[in-house]
Amino acid sequence: MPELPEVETVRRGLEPYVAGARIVSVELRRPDLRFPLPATFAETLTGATVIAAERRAKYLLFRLSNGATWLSHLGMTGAYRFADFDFKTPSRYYEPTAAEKHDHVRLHLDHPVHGEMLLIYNDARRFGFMDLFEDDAASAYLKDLGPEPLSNAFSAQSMAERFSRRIAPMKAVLLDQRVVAGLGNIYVSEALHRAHIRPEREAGSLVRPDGSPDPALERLAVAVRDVLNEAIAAGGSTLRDFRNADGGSGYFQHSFSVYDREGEPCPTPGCDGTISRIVQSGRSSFFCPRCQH
DNA sequence: CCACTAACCTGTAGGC
DNA sequence: TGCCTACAGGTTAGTG
Repeated sequence: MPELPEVETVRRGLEPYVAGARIVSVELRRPDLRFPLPATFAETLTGATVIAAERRAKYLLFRLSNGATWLSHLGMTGAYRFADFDFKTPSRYYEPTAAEKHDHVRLHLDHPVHGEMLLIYNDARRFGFMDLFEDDAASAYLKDLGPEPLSNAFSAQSMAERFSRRIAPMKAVLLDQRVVAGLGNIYVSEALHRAHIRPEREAGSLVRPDGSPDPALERLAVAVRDVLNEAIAAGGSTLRDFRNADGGSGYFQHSFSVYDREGEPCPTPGCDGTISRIVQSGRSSFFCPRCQH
C-alpha cells in the first residue's frame, strides 16, 4: 500500500502525538506479522519514551529513550490510528475501545500534553513487519537501501552508477530499493511518464559508455523528486484504504497522470496517445506508448 | 551478481 | 445472492 509519500504522511501525523509520549504498556494480539516480532519487543518498548518519529525509505523509525529504535514497515495494508476512548473520564483506568479485526499491536501512551492515548497498528494482509535494533548500521532492513530520493545523494549520476550494464526493464530497476529507496508501483509509473521513458526500456541503455547518465536520466531524477514532493504535499494517495493517523485520506490520486488510467487520454500537452496497461514482473505498469520512449 | 518466479495473506470488485 | 477469478500501494526466498 504505502510508498514513500504515504509513509511520510503517516510519520507527520504521528510525530506530534508520539514524540514525548511514554509507552505505558504494549498489547501484542499475535506473536507475528509478516515475520515474528522480536522476543523482547514488549519489554523493550514498555516504559520507554518516544524521542522522535523518523522515516527512511518506506520504514518508520521510532527512536526510544532507552537507545533502541523501533522499526515499522506497513507492507500493503498496515495503518496506524488512535482509538477513540473516553477523554471525559479523567482516569488512567479508562475503558479502551475493543480491538477491531486485524488490530495486531496496541500501545498505551501517556503524553505530557495530550494525555493518555491508545495507538493501534492494524494490518489486514499482514505484509507489514516490525523490528528492534540499537544501531541503524546493524539493521538488515536498512543496510542495503539506496539513496533517499529527496536527498542530495540521489541524482541522475547515482542512478547511472546502479543501472550500468543492467538489462532489466526500468520498471523493475526503479522498484529495487537498493537503487532508489522509497518508490513503489504508483510513483514509478508516474515518474517514468513525466520523464517520457518507457517502463520496458532496458535500464543500462540510459547510461553512456563512459558511465555518465543519458539526458533522459536527468529528466527522471527531476521527475522522481517532483512527483514525490507533490504527493507528500497532497497527503499521499488513497486508493482503497490508505488513512493517515488522523483518519484522513490523501488526495494525490486525483493527480495521477497514468496510474490506474488505462484507456484514458494521455495528459501530456500536445500528445494524443492513450494510456496502456502492461504487466511486468507480475505487477501493472501504466504508460503512454505515444510520448514515452 | 543479476533476472525472474512464487510466496506470504486478506479483502474486494467484477463476471456469470 | 452466490461462486469464481483477478487483482491490490511490498518484500523476501528460491531458482537458474
